[in-house]
Amino acid sequence: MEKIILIVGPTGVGKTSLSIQLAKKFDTEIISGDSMQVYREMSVGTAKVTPEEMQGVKHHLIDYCSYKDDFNVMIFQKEARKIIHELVKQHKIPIICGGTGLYIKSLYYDYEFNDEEKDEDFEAFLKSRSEDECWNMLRIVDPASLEKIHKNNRKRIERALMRAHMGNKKSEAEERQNHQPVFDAFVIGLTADRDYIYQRIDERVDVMMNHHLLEEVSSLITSMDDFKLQSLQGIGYKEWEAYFKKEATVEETVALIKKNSRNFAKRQYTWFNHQMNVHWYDITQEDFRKQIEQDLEEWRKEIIC
RNA sequence: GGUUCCUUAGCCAAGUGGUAAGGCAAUAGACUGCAACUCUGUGAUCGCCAGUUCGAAUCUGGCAGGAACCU
Repeated sequence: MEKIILIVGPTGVGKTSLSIQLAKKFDTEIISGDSMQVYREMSVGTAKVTPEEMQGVKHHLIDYCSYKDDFNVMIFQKEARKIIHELVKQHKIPIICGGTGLYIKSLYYDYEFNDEEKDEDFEAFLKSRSEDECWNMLRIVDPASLEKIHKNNRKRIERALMRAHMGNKKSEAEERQNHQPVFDAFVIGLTADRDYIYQRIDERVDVMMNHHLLEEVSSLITSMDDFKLQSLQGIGYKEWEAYFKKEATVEETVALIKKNSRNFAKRQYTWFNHQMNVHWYDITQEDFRKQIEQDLEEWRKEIIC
């Protein structure tokens, strides 16, 4: 199996900085596992690495497309795996660093995506149906998928119906998978006390404001319809809609961004703690970086043997 | 000093006699093509004391804290 290093953890723990340190030490490159940093026009609110911070280390899947483009897990998985294979050929151990749980897992585990053509008619049809109608349809078409989707989760129910409609039922596809990793990965998780993380998140939002977050958002919005873009559903962006409608002040918006970021961090913990085997390191420990390097060295030796 | 009003979970807040809506926050969790998305679970005996009543957050009295007005 190909060897990769995964760096995960909640927003604002310092994944970026660690990834660059490790990339330099092991002479390799970094693949971003982040669903928002792919948009080239969005840098401040996504806390994207700056060219100076990169220190010459090559980064992939950052500034990949425009915020007006569609991006999704399938594209991510395909692109990221392609880059991994190339790096491994050069005898490098790719570092994947990011906080988007689904993206990381889809790359690490044997998730399979098929090429799909958008069926807008069927999409519109689903939108026109009531929640009960959708749920009942799915109960007939792919009842097994209901085990993992709650009745109120309209979005997931619509997707499952779409898959069934395209002849690629969710439950059957997952039945065919082994639910095992397809890479030999060392998963590094960065963590700290919840209070400390929350404090760092609040501070980071203040820094974003000083780095002209509001100006960045303004530059992206040409009409209020732009707030419907998937890219602008990101935290740090969607909250400004109320501000532009004059329904909220800057202070209220900033407070909301902080709150949403904290809630997001909590969800990231839930994901990484339960979806994959993570080696957690506390960033408030003096020598955590050294410890990680040591553990990685040992892990590398195991590989050679 | 006097008059009136207020006091329900961390916050906002319904509920005027039959054993406490809801929202936010917090917290736990789910997640296979929008995932920084979407969704799910979890909390109080109603400021304190006494009384009326079969039964009080809801009525009466006292105390405490707060608000407004008057002198």
